[in-house]
Amino acid sequence: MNFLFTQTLMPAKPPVSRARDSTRNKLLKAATRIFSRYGYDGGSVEKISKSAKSVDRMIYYYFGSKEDLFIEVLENAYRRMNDAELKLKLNTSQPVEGLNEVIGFVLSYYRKNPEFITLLNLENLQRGKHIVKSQRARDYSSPAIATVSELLQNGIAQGLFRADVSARNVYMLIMATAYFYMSNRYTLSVFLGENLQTPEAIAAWQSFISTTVLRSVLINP
Amino acid sequence: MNFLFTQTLMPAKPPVSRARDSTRNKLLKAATRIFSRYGYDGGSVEKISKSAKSVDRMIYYYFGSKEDLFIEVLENAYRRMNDAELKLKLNTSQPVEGLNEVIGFVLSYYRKNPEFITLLNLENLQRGKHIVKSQRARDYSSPAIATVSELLQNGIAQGLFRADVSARNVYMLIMATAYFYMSNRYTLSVFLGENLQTPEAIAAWQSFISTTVLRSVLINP
DNA sequence: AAAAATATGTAGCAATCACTACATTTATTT
DNA sequence: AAATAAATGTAGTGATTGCTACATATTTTT
Repeated sequence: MNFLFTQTLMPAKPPVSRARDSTRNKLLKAATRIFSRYGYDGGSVEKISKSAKSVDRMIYYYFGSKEDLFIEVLENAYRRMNDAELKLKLNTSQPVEGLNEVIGFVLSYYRKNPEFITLLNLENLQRGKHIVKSQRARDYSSPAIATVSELLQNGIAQGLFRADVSARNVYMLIMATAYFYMSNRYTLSVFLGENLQTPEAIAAWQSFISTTVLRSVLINP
Repeated sequence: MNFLFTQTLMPAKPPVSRARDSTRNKLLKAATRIFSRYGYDGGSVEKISKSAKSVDRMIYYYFGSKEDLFIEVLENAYRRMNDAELKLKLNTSQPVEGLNEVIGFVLSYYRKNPEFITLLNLENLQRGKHIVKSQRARDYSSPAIATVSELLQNGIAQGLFRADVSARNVYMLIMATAYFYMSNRYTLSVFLGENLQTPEAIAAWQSFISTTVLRSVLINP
């Protein structure tokens, strides 16, 4: 085989461990899908392997056990959220606009990655059984809190924001309002008697979050 | 056996249909406990019947199927929350204190009834499969929203509150902040690197919610 | 007290579960 | 090209699942 040709022109012909990554990744994605749809016990190994167009055997080959696969699904979800927060680079010199961008980011992340919410709920159902043993999860520090902190400091420096507001609390407020809205979308819509998932309803909720957060930090709201 | 002794001194010997209610209720309570701890698929019929000190057979005798039992557990949880909200009678002429009492009520209800949160999460995991078919659930209208509405109106009449704040949004804000804090207590504590379930931490969060809600409604916070 | 209705107990069914022994194919190294 | 290693396929295992047939006990009505 021609070395140069292989390296420069051919995109395919997965060198070395590409096959491994491919099957493994297919299984991991399928497991994320199935667990977040059916729960841990409801998400059978067979459902996962079929959804990945593979066979049960491969789950044990690559992950060892169903529980180890679940743990990897969780860690993967944490890491992706952490990465997304890290990529959230915004102009912190405009604190009001910045806070609105953070709100938009969190709400849209939850909306585009509903499996993240479901997986967190599953782990909390199991009383944090896996996360307490995970060193890596402990290292994910919600980088967005640092961003909010910068925004608050700049807001204070500009004489706009109160000096006594905690960045952690503000970020938790944003997470809570966005998370609750998405996580409970089915039951909430029935209890309130209206569809909360229309683009208009979501926009209205985002606007309310924005107003609430700003009134909690602005000196003159 | 001595009739008089039995009737006057012994507390037990449930007469008539007390037995039915007793076994049925024992199973319903056990099912609530087990489902909220292990999820729907993880909560096996055997786990439930053993936890109720009964046998599998009785679940089918009283409820027909595992799914019908689960539905009854859900409806029961909705009804209890609704009843608790209905009992929330407070002096609406003091709107600031009133809002704080609503916040205290919601937070303490979630803290004392963690299975309510878990069951809602399970139903949302199943995409509201059961609640959409439940006529009774549709009738539970979150009576607390009416209470918040009264508080807001009185606050406006007293010149304290803004006139353009939605009671539904304020109540959702309270639910969201309380729900998120309790539902995600295991994962949050790890990510934030601190125990959020100490009485101090809970009190601090309640205080933050209070500040946030008041700043969102007060004209001069 | 007999009859009827209600409630409980026992044993087991077929289906599904997570998982594995073993063989075979495909890719990489020598 | 042979040897070695990595990856996949097949066919099962014993255990657990939701559920039921059938018998027995208890309570209520007649």
